[in-house]
Amino acid sequence: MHPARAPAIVASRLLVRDNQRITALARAGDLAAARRVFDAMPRRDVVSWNALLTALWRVGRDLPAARRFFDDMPSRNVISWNSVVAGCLAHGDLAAASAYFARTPRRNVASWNAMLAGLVRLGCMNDAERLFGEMPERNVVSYTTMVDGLARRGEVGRARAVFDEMPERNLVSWAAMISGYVDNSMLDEARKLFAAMPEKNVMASTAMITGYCKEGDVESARKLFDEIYVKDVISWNAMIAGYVHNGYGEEALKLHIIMLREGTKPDHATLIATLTACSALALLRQGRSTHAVAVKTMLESSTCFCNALITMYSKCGDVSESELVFINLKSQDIVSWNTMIAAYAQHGKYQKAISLFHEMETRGLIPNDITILSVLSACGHVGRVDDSLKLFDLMSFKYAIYPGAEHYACIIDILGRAGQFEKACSYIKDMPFESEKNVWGALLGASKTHGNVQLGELAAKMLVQSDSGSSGPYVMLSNIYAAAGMWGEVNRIRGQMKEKGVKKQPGYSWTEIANRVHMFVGGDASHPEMNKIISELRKISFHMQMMANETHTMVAMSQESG
DNA sequence: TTAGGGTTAG
Repeated sequence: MHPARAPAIVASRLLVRDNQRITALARAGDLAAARRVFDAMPRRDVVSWNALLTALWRVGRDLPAARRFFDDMPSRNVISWNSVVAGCLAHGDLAAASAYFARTPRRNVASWNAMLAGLVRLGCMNDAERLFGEMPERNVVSYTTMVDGLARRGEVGRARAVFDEMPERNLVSWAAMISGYVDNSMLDEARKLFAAMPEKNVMASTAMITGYCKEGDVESARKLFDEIYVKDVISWNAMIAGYVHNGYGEEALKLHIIMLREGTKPDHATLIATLTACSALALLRQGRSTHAVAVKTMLESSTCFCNALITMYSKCGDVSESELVFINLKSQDIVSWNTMIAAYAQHGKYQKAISLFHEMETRGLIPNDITILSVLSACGHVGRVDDSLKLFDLMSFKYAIYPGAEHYACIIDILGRAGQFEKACSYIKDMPFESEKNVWGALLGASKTHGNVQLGELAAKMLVQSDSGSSGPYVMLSNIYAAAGMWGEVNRIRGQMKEKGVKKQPGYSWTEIANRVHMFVGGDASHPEMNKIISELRKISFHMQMMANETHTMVAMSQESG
């Protein structure tokens, strides 16, 4: 090699190295360091400029700065144009993106795909479909984007048509289609496609795990999970969350421990899922330690995490701690408000729930269906029947929220608890949709509380029709008969259960005292201190009954007076 | 340039 060329080679190697450093630093989220490398470079090429351009909108989330940077670029290639288009789309600025796209000098398939993906993400499927039709050239990415977009919009059949007409497919295309089926609750189709996949990958498997869990089939989900050769944090999270959502909190926490042992670092979704497990199991200590981990990892600023935290403290009995988290939350979203209202509701703090609801309104936040449910539940917890009916009748006029099955179930529950069966039935009759499981469940519960055999029979019958495999309605009805002394009927129900193969899982509960877990199973009296426990429980229920009577009297008086 | 997981009621 000619010695005079050596410095040029060194300089170009340095350039490449610095460009790589900018990209690496940006990927690690350190925009300032990337900027420093860029500023210190003796010579830059279009790759350097492109690297920082992308970092500005992606890491710095600063679209105006990225656009100024783009305007100042000494030279641009198609990647620069594609990047600024993607930046505008990521920030929801469709007009600016379209303008840059129109000005892009020599568009390649990636320019079209960037625009297509942006339109899909912004939910502009009509525009996306038009663009897809206009594309001079399509590749596997273009088709996959359309499959994903159509499926997300619920048009699974059309998504499948695009998937079938693809000239070639990759693992992403298969995963997108499977996930589309899962999101639209078409598990059979998802299963078939997954089986037909020439080669399975972690993403398709994770989508299937989610699908199985959505159907309540955690066993199949776990089987598939165990078969994943290289698991990543998302697949762990899917399985952990799947356990939590199906009521297997302990399994979720066990799996979390295995995950840590196997060396996978948990992320914010893992912590949220474990926190939800702590809420369900009322494990305050473990919830607190998850909180501590989050403080260390700076997760405390995540609204999503704090919402889960509010629930955890509330469900573990410490509503004042919930309050603290809510107050210190930097940006509260609708879920935060709903969660806090629900926390007050759960703890019988009706006034606080209502004033938070009003504060939300004065701040200009628009309540949603769950806000209304939480407020209804606040009414229900303290027996404010009239207030709940007022809100129920008003919600569609005042908030344009039309009562769904859950709202009906809630109101039936409130009326049922108050023993107002006639009114409850009239609400059921007015329901604009088919009879709902939750609604009959609420009625059945109330029938048991008030010993209403006739309505109990009706509700149980409706429930058995919708889900014949569940023991709940049988047991409940049998208890209603037993309370009424109708032993013949009790035996008849038992016979029916045997005939249909319906078995009751014994109920159980546990509590943690001084690092020891005490477990109680229905019908089992083997705990060494059972007699003491029973006498204490009798005392507590006596006090509860007294307090309930007092509360009812007070509510009745306050409602009479205005 | 395309795919998978996370928060609120009952």
